[in-house]
Amino acid sequence: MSAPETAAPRRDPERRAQLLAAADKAIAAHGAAVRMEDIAAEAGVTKPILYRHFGDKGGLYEAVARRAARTIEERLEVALVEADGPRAKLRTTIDAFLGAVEERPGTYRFLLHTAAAERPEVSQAVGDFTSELGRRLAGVLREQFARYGLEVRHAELLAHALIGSVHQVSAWWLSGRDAAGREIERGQLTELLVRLLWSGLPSVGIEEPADARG
Amino acid sequence: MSAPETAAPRRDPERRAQLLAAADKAIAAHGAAVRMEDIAAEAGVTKPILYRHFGDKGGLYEAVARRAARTIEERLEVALVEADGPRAKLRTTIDAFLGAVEERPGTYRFLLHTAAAERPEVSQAVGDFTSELGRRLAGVLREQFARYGLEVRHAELLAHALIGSVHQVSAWWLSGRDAAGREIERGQLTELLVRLLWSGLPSVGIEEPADARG
DNA sequence: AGAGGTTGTTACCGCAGGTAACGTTCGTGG
DNA sequence: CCACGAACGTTACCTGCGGTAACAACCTCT
Repeated sequence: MSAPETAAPRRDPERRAQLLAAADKAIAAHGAAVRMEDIAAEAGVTKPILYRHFGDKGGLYEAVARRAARTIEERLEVALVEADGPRAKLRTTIDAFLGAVEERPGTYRFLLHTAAAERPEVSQAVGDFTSELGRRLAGVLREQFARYGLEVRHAELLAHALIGSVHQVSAWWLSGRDAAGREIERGQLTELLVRLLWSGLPSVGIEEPADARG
Repeated sequence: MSAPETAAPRRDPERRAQLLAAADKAIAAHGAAVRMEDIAAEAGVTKPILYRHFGDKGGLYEAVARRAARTIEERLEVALVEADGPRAKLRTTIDAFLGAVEERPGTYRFLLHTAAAERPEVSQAVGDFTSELGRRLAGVLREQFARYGLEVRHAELLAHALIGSVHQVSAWWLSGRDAAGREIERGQLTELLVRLLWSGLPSVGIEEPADARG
């Protein structure tokens, strides 16, 4: 009981949370060009504090990524049980992700196409996040797979494919508008992605028969 | 005719090509940790040479990305005309990409999840590459779209979705093996991606009827 | 021969990541 | 009441790498 955690959080977790929030804010504000000093300034402290809590830059980014992942997971937690059937669950998952992106564009712009590559650890963190989402989707898929007597073997691959498409589309979405200058709204995005992924390319844009709703 | 190009390549293009080749080699060898000095050493020169030819680190990465993009485009140039019908063209495009990845894993590991984010310019370059592939795919899609009287409006979004899935799966593939430790071969990967993207999730893994081959 | 252009070098600058060493405040127990 | 440990915090510094200035050799063309 009284044995101290030798694991990660050797410091006050509440303080850590505050610092993380400041980091998130600074990242959203400065984008890819954030310096550790900017983040420290946003938190009202100096650099060594950050290093004590997060080890190094990669560690901080990793923490930010995990925080974002948690947010999405919490959304999913409640939404997934309500969704009825694999297609609805796919839709819910995609919408949860796009919702998070819409809510904190700065953070996700950073995570999706800046932080992921800058440091291996971050890539790892985002990868873990990706895999976590993937595992959930794989769970959804398994329902479907089992129905057709399919090996679960392909679930992992497919999960990556799904997530890749959602990530890329999100990044594109965050850049603001399509080639014609139109903005696209989230609902439409979700709808198109679900159709593509569930029914395949030829079906996209075709009005669906009544049995395919939801 | 004799008017000099005021555009990008103000230096000897042959030398530039040699330097690019060395950069590619050094990148494949050192991975994300490449320093400009490593690349210079690989080319047998010192840093300022690189800076004269490519401006800065981002410019070099951009050049490497464009070079890789060219390779894929050349593959596609010949392969696309032979492919008969949109599904076959989709397959060809995916296979061309995976083929390039298989041939130069180091380069693509770098481009897909390191360089893309490190610098905005690189992101731009990879984005251009992405968009270029996307435009091709959009062309493929348009065939199909036209057949169904669809707006071309969604082509761009879909192209990003397709490319995202292929990128992500490639990155996963480059990490070597699936969770069970099995290696997956390229042909199988292509097949699964095509099925997913053309026919949708429920169809994946199900033996297809005879009319769907190719 | 010498002017312009290209290839190359050495030696340096600046900035951001990361660290060492040193305070300060707070709670606990002799 | 004082001492001591454990947080939080700071200033001042080191280092590595991206990037540049300044200078040298060579080749070619007039």
